[in-house]
Formats: sequence, C-alpha cells, structure tokens
Amino acid sequence: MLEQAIKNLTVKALFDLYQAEIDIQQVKIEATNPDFKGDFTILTFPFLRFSKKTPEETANELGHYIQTHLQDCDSYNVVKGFLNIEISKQYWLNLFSNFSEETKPVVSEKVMVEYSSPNTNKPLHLGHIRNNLLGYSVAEILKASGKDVLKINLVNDRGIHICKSMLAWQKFGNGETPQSSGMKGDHLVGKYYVEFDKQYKSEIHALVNQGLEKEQAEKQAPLMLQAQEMLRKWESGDEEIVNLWKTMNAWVYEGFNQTYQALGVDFDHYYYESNTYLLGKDIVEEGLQKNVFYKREDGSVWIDLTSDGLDEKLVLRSDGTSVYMTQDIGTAILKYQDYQCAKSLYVVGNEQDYHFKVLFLILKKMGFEWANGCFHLSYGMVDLPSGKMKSREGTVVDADDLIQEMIATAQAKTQELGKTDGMSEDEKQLLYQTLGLGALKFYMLKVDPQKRMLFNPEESIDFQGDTGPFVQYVFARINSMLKVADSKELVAKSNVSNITQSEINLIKTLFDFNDQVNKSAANYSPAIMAHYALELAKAFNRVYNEVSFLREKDTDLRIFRMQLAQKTAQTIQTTLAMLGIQCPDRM
RNA sequence: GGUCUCGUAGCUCAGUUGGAUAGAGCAACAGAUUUCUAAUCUGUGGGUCAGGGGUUCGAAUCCCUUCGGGAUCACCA
Repeated sequence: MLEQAIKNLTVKALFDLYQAEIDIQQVKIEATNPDFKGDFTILTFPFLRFSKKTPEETANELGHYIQTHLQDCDSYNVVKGFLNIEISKQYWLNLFSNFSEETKPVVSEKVMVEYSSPNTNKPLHLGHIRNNLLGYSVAEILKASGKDVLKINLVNDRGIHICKSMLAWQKFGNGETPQSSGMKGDHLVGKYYVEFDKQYKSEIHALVNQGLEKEQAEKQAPLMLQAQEMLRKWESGDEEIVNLWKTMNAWVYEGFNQTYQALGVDFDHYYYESNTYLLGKDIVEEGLQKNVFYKREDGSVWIDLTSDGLDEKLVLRSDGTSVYMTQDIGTAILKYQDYQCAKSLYVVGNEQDYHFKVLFLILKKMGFEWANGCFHLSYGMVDLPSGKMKSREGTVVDADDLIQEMIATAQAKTQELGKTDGMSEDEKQLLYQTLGLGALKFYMLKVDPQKRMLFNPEESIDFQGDTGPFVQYVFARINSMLKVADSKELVAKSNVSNITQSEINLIKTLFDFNDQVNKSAANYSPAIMAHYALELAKAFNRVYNEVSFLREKDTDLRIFRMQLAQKTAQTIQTTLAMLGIQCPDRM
C-alpha cells in the first residue's frame, strides 16, 4: 500500500540525505488531521538527530525528496515538525476503480468464544443482554478477521440456586406450567425463585423474633434446609427430583431460546454444568503430586498464590466435593480436549476478574501450555440512571420486556414518519424489529466493553445521532437509490477526474475497513466497528448532501457515484452484520 | 485494609501502541429541501482531560502520589 511505500521511501531518503540507517519501524506516519492539508503525515522529530537541522528544514528536505521520488505525491506542506504529504486525486480514484472484492483471509487458528452462560433459575436481564451481544459480536468479528470461531454456551443448570426455584414451585406452585399460566418458561421459573426468597425471608424474620441470631436463622430456616436436602437428592440421582429438574429446566430452555432468537445470537455447542461439575477432581490429585497444591489437616486442598501477589485459594473442600474453581479447571481441560482451540475467550463480567486470574494461573502452573491462549474478556456492569440494578429492589430491566419496548418504539417512530406505504403487514413488523433491535444493539455495543456503562432508557430509544437506525438509514437510502439506477451502471467503467474532497474522504474511509476489522479483532472490541460504521455513514451523508447521484448529468460521474454508493452500502451491511445488526431495504 | 479497575464538555461516549488547536452524539441556539428518503446536512456556544508531581523536543495517553466512584478478597456459583 501507499503508506508502506512512503515509509520505505522515507528510510531511503534518510540514507540519501543524511547517511542515516534506520529501521522502517521507526518511521511514524499517520493520516493527516482533517484540519490540515494533506493525506499522510510524517513525524520528523525522531530524525532530527540525523539531520542536525531544525524540524522545519528537515521536514522540507524530506518532503522535497518524497515529492520527486513518489509519483502519486502532488505536493507537500510543513507545519512545525509535521510533514504533510498530499496525494493526487487520481491515486484515490484508481484505488477505488481497482477495488476488487477483498480476498477472504486464510482461516488460521481456532478460537473458542464462551458467552451467555446463564443460570437456569431466572430470566435474562439487561446485563445478560450486554454479555450476549458482546459475545456474538466478538465471535463475528474474529471470523471476519480470519479465525475459525466456535461459539460456546456453558449453562449453569445445577446447584442450590436451581433447587430454590424447584422447591418453591413444589410447595407453592399448584402444578402451574407455562401452558396453564401462559407465561414464558424462564419467567415462570423466575417467579418461583423470587417466591422462595420471599418465603425464606419471612421464615428468617420469624426465627429472629424467636430470639435467634440472624446468621443462625439464615442457616436454620426450614426452606434453606429443604433446598439443601433437595440438592443432595439431586446429586444422588433421586428420580423424582431429577425429573422435576428436567421438567423445569426444559421450560427455561424454551424461554431462553425465544430470547436468543429475538436477540439473534446462536451457539455451536452447549456445555451443561450438570455434566461437568464433577470434573477437575482428578486434576487436583495430579496437582497434589506435582506440589502445585497442598492439603491442609482437615483434608481441604489449597493453592498458595501469595508469591504471585494473590491469595491462597481453595480448590477442594474438606469433604472432598468440588468448588467453582475445581469445576472451571475441569471444564477448561475438557474444552481443550474437545476442540484444541489455540485461543479460548471467556466473556464474563468484570466482577470475576480475580477468579479468572487465578484460574489461568493454576492452569499454567499445572503445566498446560494452552493456558496461555485463555483470555477473560471482561466487561463492565450496566448501570441504570437510578443506580445499580438490584433484583431484590425490582430495578432489574428484563431482557424480553426491553426487546419488546424497543420494537414498539421503532413502530411508533416509523408510523410517525409515515414512510411505509405499500408495505405488507409482515414487512412492517420485520422493519420494526430490525430497527428496534438495531437501536438496542448499537447502543450497547458502541461503548468500550471494558468500561462500565450507563443504560439510559430514554437515550437508548433515540433514533437520531450516533445510533443504529442512523447507520441503517444510510443503507436504506442507498438501497432505494440503486433500485432506480440502471444495473449496467454498477459494473460499467467510468473515467472521472474531478471529484470532491468529501468523495475522497469517503473512499479513504471505505479503504479503512480491513484495518478496523483487524484492530477490533485484536482488541476484542465491537465498539471499534460501531464507531467505524458511524464514520462511514457520516462520510456518505456529507457526500449525499453535497452532490447529486441520480440527477447527475455527467454519465461518468453518475456511474462513479452509483458505484461509490453501492460500495458504501455493502460495507455498512458487513460492518453492521458483525454487530449482529440487520439492514432494512427501506425505512 | 490488600489487590484490580475507572475518572475527558451539562449528559452519554470516542481519542490503545506518547504527536499539530482534545473530538462526536444528545441537550441549547441559528441555518439548509422548487432536488435522488430531513430518521439528513451546515454552523455557534460549551474543557484546569479529577488534583499535584515526574519522564522528554512533545503527555488525556507512560511513571509516582493524593482524592473520588466501582469490583473483588467465601469450604456460594
């Protein structure tokens, strides 16, 4: 590419002018700041020690050298130590007309992305939405950058929390089912989870009134004892309990699948904790022999990580049962045995930073080479304007409700604008969904995953400015334009020379696509693609408001612009697809 | 208390690998359509980049420190 050519030339120039031999890595070149004239900017400060001249003189000498040796360089200007190289319009035009379909990158390594990983005792909420959108999007971005991606969902389908909703249903449910109540399965089960909590609290309250300490009351409340008993029965394979568990989990899966479908996320493989929770114990034995772990007098097994700046961590209880960490060690090994992925991402909230730090460290100490490929893709919590989401205070934003609300808002806004003449009812419904979800997904993905984000309901349903529908609008507008255009125009050769600066900017932005994909893949950040989509949409809108497309009289120019518009629409579509966002044909 | 993390315009966010006068959107105000979709575009105002120190030609970015928010440090998952 041209950037590389300029770098090479700079190295050569430094040798010819100052007899300096430098590595190409040392040449710093960047896109020229829009406030200045030029296309590429070379920073000359690092070269001053070779030239022994002022920054201005050095830049001028270098600029002159590049202008005479680089055909596409029209001229140059110098501001302080910054050398701005101006490239001919013809170069950008040639670049555009020789735009070949990007060759798909060769599929290199296998990457596993684990995300969603829900508990089967309550429905999904806003926090899960961020997780799901992030996981899906990162997977799509990695695919686009040439990885062989496997999407994994590790379902947390067992444990005391699951028993709580089972127990409450058994005691207070009167045989209620999703069919009999008309409730979505995950919501129904969630209802009993809440019911458990309510009843449990009143039991504790009663015990405290009888004079018990609060801690004692929490341990002795009958419901808690029963839930623990249920867990023991489950683990010993008690038929009745296992059947109840299967029934209620099936309800939840039915509900989750609907939500996943509405969100447009999918998985290549599911792991269930009920199948994996016993894994990892053998490894603990192995670790004991390797002296990675040590046993205490009571029989519990620990790892001492104090020399790594961490604490001591339990890996096996004194009664020989496994803890969270034990399971995760086992599951990590299982995952690697199953797929041998070079990289393995865990999309999990940042409240588990410490857990994963410890997990990966243990795996490394155990001598698993592949542990170096494990990465915790940690994301920040989602806050509401009222503060943190708290399930107990009823301030949780339910995923299904939110999706419905977004679609309803899209419908209201669309009807307000009244552009749906001639659309069938099905088409309209599809459009509302596309727009509503586009707004939601874009809103959540445009912020850096690592950062904690604020979910402002009013802003999230805004369809103007830096939003999903803003970008979708550009696509729809181009699409309806291209429908009118002659299909021959889209493949014809054109010969233009006089194009505007904003058209050049658009071409440059289009060419930035691959870099952005790679950057976004390297950083596991959909936010980079979201901002690229905005930049591209804005670049096009500027051109659109400045020049004519369909009404352009000059045939060559018209052909050029049609193709420019088409390329823009295609790039927007692939970019949004990486965010899991669809493009409507019209809106 | 230890560890990790964040702090940029009134609000929500960009600005990763040190570079020019710190940028968008929302909100406020002023404009643009006899025209291909105005869910658009153009402009104005708004900043001690939390405070202080250091590193250097140059710091929002790197280092130290103070302050402030959050997370985590369970024989829960």
